[in-house]
Formats: sequence, structure tokens, C-alpha cells
Amino acid sequence: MPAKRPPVPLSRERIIDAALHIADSQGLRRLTMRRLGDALEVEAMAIYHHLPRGKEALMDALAEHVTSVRVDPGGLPAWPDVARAWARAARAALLEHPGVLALALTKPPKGASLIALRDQSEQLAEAGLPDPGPAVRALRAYVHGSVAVEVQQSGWADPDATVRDARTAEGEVDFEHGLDALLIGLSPK
Amino acid sequence: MPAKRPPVPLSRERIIDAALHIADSQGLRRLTMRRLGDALEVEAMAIYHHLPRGKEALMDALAEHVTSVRVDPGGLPAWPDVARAWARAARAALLEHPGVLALALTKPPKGASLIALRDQSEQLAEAGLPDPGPAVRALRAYVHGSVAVEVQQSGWADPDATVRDARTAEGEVDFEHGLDALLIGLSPK
DNA sequence: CAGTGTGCCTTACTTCGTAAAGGCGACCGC
DNA sequence: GCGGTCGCCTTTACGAAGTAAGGCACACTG
Repeated sequence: MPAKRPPVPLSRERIIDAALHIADSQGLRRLTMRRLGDALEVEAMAIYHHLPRGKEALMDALAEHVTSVRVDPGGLPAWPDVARAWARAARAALLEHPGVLALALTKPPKGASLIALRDQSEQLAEAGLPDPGPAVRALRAYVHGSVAVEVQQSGWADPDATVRDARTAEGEVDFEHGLDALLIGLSPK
Repeated sequence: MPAKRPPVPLSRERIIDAALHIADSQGLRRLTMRRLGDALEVEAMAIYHHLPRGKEALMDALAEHVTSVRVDPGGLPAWPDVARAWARAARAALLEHPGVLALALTKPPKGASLIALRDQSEQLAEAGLPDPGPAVRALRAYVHGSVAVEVQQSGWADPDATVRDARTAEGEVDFEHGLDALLIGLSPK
């Protein structure tokens, strides 16, 4: 019979970690409650005690996890440097978990993601950019789109997925080029 | 008993149309074979005669449908005008079916989508842009990301979806601003 | 040592995707 | 006209998924 008490107790963090691992290694389609339970050495229903709304809550949590990056502006940089730092951090976080990219691009930001967005806005304003709203949206759009294209190009979503890392050298170069272009264009006239 | 022969015969096009309608009005989650069959007044299994690989084929077809836009360059425009036309057309096509956006951003381009990409590349080259590859990727990234952000912002994915159109005036303005910025930055040095 | 509560399991129901096979109508050559 | 055959749709059935309801066991309290 299965162990009544699991080796190590369940927790929201452990659940989300395991879910990320499954989504990244086998795809979102294969992330099921039962498989997640197996990975955690627990019955599927146990998850519902830690994520009351079940799979919806899990999906939200995954999206939030790859979308709630924070950046600490070191000294007193110019706003384009702040913007660059945020863009790179956001890109890195998304590329780290290509399996949940569809969620990150699709679900409206909530909780920590919203806070991160607000922080970014404030930092840009403090760094000298007036009216940071449109800039934040443009940056988000560019970063999300870049990662989407990169992941597509890397062949990550292929059926026989030998590719396990969505990062490519070409993607990196393209990203920086486009980012430069965008930042130039975002400068107040 | 149900009609043996459906009122109007099934076809790949009718299936895809109905699927788009369901995905846009109720979300991808609710697009199931049985529901799709109901919408077409047919049993679910009938769909498999027109889409042999079942739901996977359906998803591929939906992604391709919103991703295979073509643009006819009227006269002999400069390459930024060609790029703008492609970007606007792609954005419009994606915004028309927000329900399948996740697929379009996630599935690697195939078939007609690849051909569209190749055409875009050729048109840009003919219009005077050397090395159009990176430009095409940057444009795709920007367009996809913009639409993703727009759809998120419009609240389309909300549980109680009263919003049925993902287009917003603000999105339009933001899009054109960022597009201008990107095109400036894409000019050969 | 009984009492209480939290954390996990068991069972069961609905819905999903789809394999397999059957049936019905239309069209063919004769 | 008539049996044959083929294309399109239905029927039936099975495994897997999400999750509601309730039960049981351990770790604390007092």
C-alpha cells in the first residue's frame, strides 16, 4: 500500500516546482493532476488542499511564476538602462520555462505580476522617463513576442522534442538588436 | 433519431470555421470534439474523416488560419511601407480570433504560414531591404507580443467574458508607435 | 487518554479524445 | 433494374482527465 504520509509534506511551492518541471519537460498537455501527484508521490486529490481552485489555480500560479520578475536598479541609471535590465530579466524568466509560455502570454497579469509591472513603471519614471505607461506596454509586447518567436524557432514545441533548451545564440542577438531599436523609438520626442 | 445525413455536408472549411467560432466565443478550453460536432449537427467522430489526426490537426489548422496572411505590395513601395503593411495585416488577423492566440504564438509555423513568411521576406528584399531575415523575425516578435498584450489588456480572457472584441483604440495607438520605433531601428546602419 | 483538526486517501461521477466497426445512401457497370 | 462497392456518418466502447464527497490516520491540545 502507498505511504499514508508522503516522505516530505506537500506545499504550494513544491507543487508549482513539480508542475513547472513537467510542463517544461513534457509539455503543458501532459501536465495533469494525476501525473503531478505521481511526481510528488501523492494522490492527485491531495493537491486540492493546497490549491483550492484546482487546475485553474495551478495554471494561474504557473503564469504568475514566470511573469513576476523583479529588478533592482543599482545606482542611478538612465531610463534606457533600466528598461534594458527589465527586458532581459523578463526574457530570461520566460525562456527558463518554455512549457508555460502559452499561459504567460495569455493569462491577464495578477498578483505579483501586477506588482512587478507597477515597479517597472515607477523605476522608469524615477529614471527620467515621463509617461512610462506606453513604454512598459511596448517593452512587454516586444519581450513576450521575442520569446514566443525564439521558442518557436528553437523547435521546442516539436513532437519529438530533443530540444530541451529554448535559448539560442541567434535569438539573443536578434533580441538585443530589436531592443535597441525599440528603445531608440521610445525616447520622448 | 438524429438525421443520418447532415443538412449540409461536412468539409474542412466548415469545421475550422465552427471551431474558430467556439474558441472565440467560449475559449479554447471549451472547444471539444463533441461540442464542435454539435455545432455542425454531426457526431464528433465524423470530424475525423476530414481531419485524420483529430484534435492535433484541428489545433494546427486553427493556428495556421490566423497566421497565414498574405499582403500584396501595390506599387513599388519602400521597404518600411511593406513591413508596415505586413505587420498591420498580421495583427488584424490575430485580433480577429483571440481565442486561438495561444496556439498561434506557440505552434511552430507550418504550411501556408511558412509560405507567408517566405513571401514577406522576399517582398522586403525586393523593396530594398538587405538581409531581411532578422527584420522579419523582429516584426513577427513585435506583432505577436503586441497582440498578446492587447488581448490581455482588453480583458478578453476574463472568466465572465463580457468583452467580445479584443480591439481597443489604445492598443491601436500603442501598436503604431512601437512599430514606428522598431522600423527606425531596423534600418541598415 | 479522549478530543480535535489537518493533511492525505478512496471512491465515484462526468466529460474528454478516439479506436473499431457498422450502416446507409449514391453511384457504377452490366 | 440490380447487386457491388465506396464514401461519409453513426454507434459503441475504453482509457484517461478533473474534481466533489467523505473517510481515516496521525499530531497536537488539554
